Amino acid sequence: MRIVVGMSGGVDSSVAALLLKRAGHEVIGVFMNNWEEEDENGVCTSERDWADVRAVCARIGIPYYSVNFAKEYYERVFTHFLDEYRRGRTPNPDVLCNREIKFSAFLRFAEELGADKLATGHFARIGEANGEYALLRAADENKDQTYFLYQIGQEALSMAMFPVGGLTKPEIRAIAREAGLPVSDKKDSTGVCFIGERNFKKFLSGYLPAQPGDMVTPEGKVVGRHDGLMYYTLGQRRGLGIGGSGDGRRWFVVGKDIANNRLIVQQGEDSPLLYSAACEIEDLRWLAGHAPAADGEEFACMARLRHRQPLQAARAVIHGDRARITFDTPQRAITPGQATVLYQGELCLGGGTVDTAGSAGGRSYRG
RNA sequence: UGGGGCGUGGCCAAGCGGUAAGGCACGAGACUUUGACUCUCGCACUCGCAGGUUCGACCCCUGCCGCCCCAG
Repeated sequence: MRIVVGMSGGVDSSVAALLLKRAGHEVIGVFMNNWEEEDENGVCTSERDWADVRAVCARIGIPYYSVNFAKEYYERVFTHFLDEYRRGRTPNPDVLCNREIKFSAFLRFAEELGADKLATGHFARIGEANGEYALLRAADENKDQTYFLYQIGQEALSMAMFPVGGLTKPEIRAIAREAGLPVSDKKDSTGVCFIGERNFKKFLSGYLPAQPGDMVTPEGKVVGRHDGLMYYTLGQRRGLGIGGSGDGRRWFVVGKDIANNRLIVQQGEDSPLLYSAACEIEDLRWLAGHAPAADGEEFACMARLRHRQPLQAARAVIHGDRARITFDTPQRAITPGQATVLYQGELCLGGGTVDTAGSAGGRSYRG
């Protein structure tokens, strides 16, 4: 089989390519450069990564290419990312990036190269359920990345391969080391995919105008000033700069009053306003291509509201293009704009974007 | 300008003769393909200022400065 491997310059995708090559496939390594900008220190990480991809491919003995989807990334991912921040929400660009770039634009590029499959170094597995392709959680529960992949759909699943999804991180590093790959001990990358680790406030300020305003308690008492609502997210503690006031406990963001440009803050990690046992999600996406249950029919599942969060027992009811998720245990800082991903056993069903936390039509943090 | 109290790092706050607790904030790491949370370190050669007593003072004495309260 001819297989295109999306290579980031990291250990996971490098080992993915290695394993496919060993299995006798015709492997082509392709590096994507989707963000042409240095970080605040003038460092261009992608140069370093591209160099690593070349070194790894040379070591494995496969051809390699570099493609640039910066335009697509900006138009299909980054624009939406900024729009969400303008709305006072907290988007997850990597979820969109997988759907729009890696498993869309990049997938088409692979097909143009005559690829039968597109492989990546994601921690996830592909299986089958009811005659359809299914996305399954990774063998390494600690590294599972299905949270970022829940929007990709059947077509992508039919073409995708995740060669390292059945391995643990230590196993992957061991394989890389034995094979003499130059990236065997390279640190895992973090930060927004393709953009990298940034001083978030500084980074955002370069794209969105800041509108300072008051920080107020739920009772309306002004306790400080904020630099712009988009710089804060629900449940956030650091960066408020109002320590020492009040009863001395830590302050957390518990809401955003968009209409009045006020950030609502409260003291204490146990603030009831930070917890909610339910949420409404929108923009539903199901990996099977169709909903897991009929409209209005409640079903049990497990869910997570953020990457690496332990799965939470929940019940879901779909109604049209939205769904209501109720958790057995109240969840901390359910944040509009973030993804809620549902599971049943090893199977990742899909999910949606949090619109509001709490009861429908009741208190929300949209403002 | 009679009486009483107070002044410790950005904020709050222990210490009350033996060589500056703690919390919040902040900074740096760790964790992490979002944003966060969390964790671990770090953070006053100095205690409003100036003198004095003492082997030794943030803690005792004197003066000054600045707040607060009660009286008038």
